[in-house]
Amino acid sequence: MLDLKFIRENIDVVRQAMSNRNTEAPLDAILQLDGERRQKIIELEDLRHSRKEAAKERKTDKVSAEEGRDLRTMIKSLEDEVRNIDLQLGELLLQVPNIPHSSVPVGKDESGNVRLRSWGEPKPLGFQPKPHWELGETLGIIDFDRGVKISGSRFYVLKGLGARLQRALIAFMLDIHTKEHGYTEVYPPYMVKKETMIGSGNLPKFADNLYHDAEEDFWFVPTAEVPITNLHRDEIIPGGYLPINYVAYTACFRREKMSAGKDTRGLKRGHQFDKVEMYKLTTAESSYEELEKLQLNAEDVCRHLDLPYRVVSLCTGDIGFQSAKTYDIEVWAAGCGEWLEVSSCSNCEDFQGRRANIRYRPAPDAKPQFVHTLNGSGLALPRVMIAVMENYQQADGSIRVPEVLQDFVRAKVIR
RNA sequence: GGAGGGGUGUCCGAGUGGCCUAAGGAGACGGUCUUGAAAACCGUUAUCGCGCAAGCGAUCGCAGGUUCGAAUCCUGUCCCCUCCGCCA
Repeated sequence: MLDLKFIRENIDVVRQAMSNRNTEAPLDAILQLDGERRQKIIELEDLRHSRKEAAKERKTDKVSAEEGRDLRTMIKSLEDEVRNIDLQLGELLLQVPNIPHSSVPVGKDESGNVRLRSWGEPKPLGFQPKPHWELGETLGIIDFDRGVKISGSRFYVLKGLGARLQRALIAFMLDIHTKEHGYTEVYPPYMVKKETMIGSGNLPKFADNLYHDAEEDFWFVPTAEVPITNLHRDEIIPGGYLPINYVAYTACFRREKMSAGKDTRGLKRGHQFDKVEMYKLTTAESSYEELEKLQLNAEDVCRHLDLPYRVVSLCTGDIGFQSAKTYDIEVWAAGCGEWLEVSSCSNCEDFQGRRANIRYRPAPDAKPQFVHTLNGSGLALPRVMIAVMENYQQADGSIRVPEVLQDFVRAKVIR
């Protein structure tokens, strides 16, 4: 959420940002409601002041109860109006995306994204590589049919060394981020209250993509970013505690309504998938420095797994709603011949912090400021599974286990 | 699931309709005293909105309601605690 005051005072900047994002936002309606709101608040406070005075004088009988009652009626109707405006304003404000950072390339869609660097080379395997769904079924480590039997399309079952390989990847990622990159491991709930989804900005706008238990009003997290953002909701973090670095492994649940019929084959896009997520709360001054670190932390996982990848800076038309700047990591998957997005590292600046009301005190007596928040996958499991299986496959259909995982998997080859 | 108790400021804690402008204590910070420290004493110690400011207003878990007036009464809701039951 943007600062209403910022919109009011920098309307041209905001308009330009929306145009760069190739999107529209109800800015005129916001400005108008904002004006009305401030007018009414002044009136309202005036009336409340009168009520206070009247209540005091009531004891000495200088004011009749009827006068008080009139005041009350007026205050109530004004309060209703202001509440009504607040509600509308809040809803409109939620439709305004973050302002892209000045370093973000301007472009209207993904074709405007800019490749920054790449690491490793897609190596020819010397035989016709198979896609992971073939490898997985032949090796008996992925069971698509039974996944569909028990849960329907976009579900699968990992078995034997397939399940173990995923668990090894999770453990490996958590270890590297906690031991080498300085993150604190968090195990959050996978189901959260409505307020939590609102705090992270997923509700009300993105309800379409979420699973919901209507009876208990629990919402299933689409990413660990949701519970972690809310960890410090409504808190003021004392000076000196930032940056805070969290890493969490969770399952993620997404309805994928927007991608109906797309990527239905294999592990690429399921309703339930695992992810290791990194998250940072920082000061305003250091968030871009931290974004670079976060990005390198994600890349480090790919390097350890020896997966060729490229880094893309998303353009203004392609960055997410809450993000001011985003880097994607795409790894090469030899079997399906695709670059797969395995990580997305974003700086949301104070957009989420304002929404979730997370502040910090820059100095002991200073005014609280909104924290800057950053999130990045480190990494998304199914797509790493795809890349590992397809890039490490051998001519006979077996799969070598990446060196860093061999101890955990307790095998050098899956056959 | 049943029965009961409770949410007050950084923390503890008083407060059952009007000087609550929220007592008192702790901690923290500043000052006095001291060679220095401790003790003692004095002071400061929330957040938000509107405003250049003075100031005005809001907030006692949250949301409604009653009243001339609500931390205080009523309703709903969230959370916490105790006991019983059930349970991986």
